[in-house]
Amino acid sequence: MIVLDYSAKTPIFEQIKEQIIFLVQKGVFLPNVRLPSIRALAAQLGVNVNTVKHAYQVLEESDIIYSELGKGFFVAQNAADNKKVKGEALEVVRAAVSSALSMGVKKEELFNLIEALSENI
Amino acid sequence: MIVLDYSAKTPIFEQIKEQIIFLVQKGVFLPNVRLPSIRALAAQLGVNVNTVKHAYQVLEESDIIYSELGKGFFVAQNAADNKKVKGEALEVVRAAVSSALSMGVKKEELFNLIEALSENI
Amino acid sequence: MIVLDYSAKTPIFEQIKEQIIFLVQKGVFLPNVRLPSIRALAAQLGVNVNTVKHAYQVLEESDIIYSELGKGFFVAQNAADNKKVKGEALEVVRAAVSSALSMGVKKEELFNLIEALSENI
Amino acid sequence: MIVLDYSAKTPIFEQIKEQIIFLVQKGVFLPNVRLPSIRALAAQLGVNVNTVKHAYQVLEESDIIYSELGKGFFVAQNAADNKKVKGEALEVVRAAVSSALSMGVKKEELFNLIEALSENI
DNA sequence: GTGGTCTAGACCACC
DNA sequence: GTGGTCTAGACCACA
Repeated sequence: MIVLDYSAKTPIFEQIKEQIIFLVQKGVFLPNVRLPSIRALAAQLGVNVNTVKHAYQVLEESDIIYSELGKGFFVAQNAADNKKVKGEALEVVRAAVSSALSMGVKKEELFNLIEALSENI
Repeated sequence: MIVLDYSAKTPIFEQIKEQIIFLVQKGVFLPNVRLPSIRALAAQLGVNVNTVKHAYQVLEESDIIYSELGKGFFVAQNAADNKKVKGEALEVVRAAVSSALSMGVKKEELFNLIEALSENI
Repeated sequence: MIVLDYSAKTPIFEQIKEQIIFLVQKGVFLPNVRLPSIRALAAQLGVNVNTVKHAYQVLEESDIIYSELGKGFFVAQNAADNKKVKGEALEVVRAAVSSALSMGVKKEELFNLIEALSENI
Repeated sequence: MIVLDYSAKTPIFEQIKEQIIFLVQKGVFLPNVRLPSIRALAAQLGVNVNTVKHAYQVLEESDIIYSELGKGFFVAQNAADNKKVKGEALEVVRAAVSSALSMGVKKEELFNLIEALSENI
C-alpha cells in the first residue's frame, strides 16, 4: 500500500507520513482503526524502525493518529479533515508558487498544472 | 535590494538565488552586467562567503550568470527567459500541489491562492 | 464501578490500582472482603488478564490487599489509611509541582487548582 | 548549568528540556540568544547526540526555541512566558493532585507541600 | 562548524 | 507482542 521513492529528495519518514494521510483521506484507514505496528511497517517497507517511528510521531503531533502504550497506533477521530495538515500543505504550495511567479512563470501555466494534477487523484 | 528571511525554511543561498533571478527577470540586472562580487554581497547581506558562493555556483549551472576568472560574475545573454529555471520552479510547484491534493486540499483553494499571489508581483 | 480512560497517559494497571484504592477509601470495599477475581475483573473491563494481575500485585506490595493461594485477593486490615500509598502519591505531586513551579507557574494557580479539584471528590 | 539525574524516572531528554525552560524562565537564556549546539551539549552532559536533539526538537515544537539550519538553535521571542508549556505542566499537576486526593490525601497536606516547594525556587 | 535524516542495535514499561 | 527511551555510528545539506 505504501511505496517509497529512495531517489526522491523527500525524506523517507515524510513519504510515509504523506501516504498514510492519503490513505486516511481516502477512507482506507477509518477512525480508531489500528495502524500496522512500527516494527511491522518497518519490516514491510525494508526501513529502519526509527524511521517509521518518526513518521508516526509527526502524525501523532498533527492529531492524525494517536498511540496507546503497549497497544499500537490508531487513526484519530477527525483525521480525514485535519486543518493543521491542510494548512501546512497550503503553506508549502504558497512558497513554491510565490517563488515560481517571481521567476517569471505565468499563472496560466500554474492553473494548467493544477488542472492536470487534480485529474489523476 | 536583496532581503533575507532567516526564519523561513528556504535556505539562504536559495533565497539569494531566487532574488537575483527575480531582479534579472525585472530587468534590474541586464545581460553582461557585472554582479556584486561574492565578498561584497556577502558583506552587504551579513552572510557567510560560502553561502553567496553557493548561490552564484547554482546560478551559473542554470546559465543565469557566467563567470570570468579574476573578473567576476556577469548576467548571461538570455537570462531573463531561462527555461531551465522555470522548469525547476514548475517542478517544485508540481510536487507541492500534488502533495496538497493528496491530502485533501481542494483545487479551488489552490486557484484562489495563485490568484491572490499573482496580484502581489 | 471501575471506569478506564484509554486515551489518558496513565497506564491501565495504574488506573485500576487507583480506583480500587479509591473504593477502599470510600468504604465500598471493606477489610477482608474478597475482590473480584483477576479473570473476572479483566473480562468485565475488557482488559488483558496480565494487566489486572499487575494491578493486584502492586496493590499487594503496598499492603492494600493480600492474597490467599487458591482463594483470591482480599482487602487488607488497615487498607483505608495506608501511609505508603499516600506517601507515593504525595511524591508524585511533589515532582509535578516542583516542575511546574520551575517553569514559571504561579503557586496561586496551583492553590486554585487544588481547591477546584477537592470539591469534586 | 544543566544537571542530569540518571536514577530518576524522568527521561533524560525531558530533564534537559525542563532545565532549559527553567534557564529561559530565569532569564539566563535571553530571546534570540544561541543555545549550545546539539553536539556540544551532548558532549558536555556525557549524553548521546540524539538525546539532546530530541530535547531540542520538543522545545522547538513548544515554541520555546527555534532552529536555523547550519547555524544552531536560538531562544524564541516570548519563550519566557509560554502558555503551552505552563498548560502542560498544570495538566500534569492536575492529574497528580486528582490521584492523590482520591487516595485520601488531605488538601491541607498539598497546600503545605506547595508552600514549602515554592520557597526553594 | 551546524542541524536533518537514517541505520542498527539495546533495554524498558505496558498489554 | 506493543510503543518509549537511549546509544553509537553514518551521511547529507547548509553556513
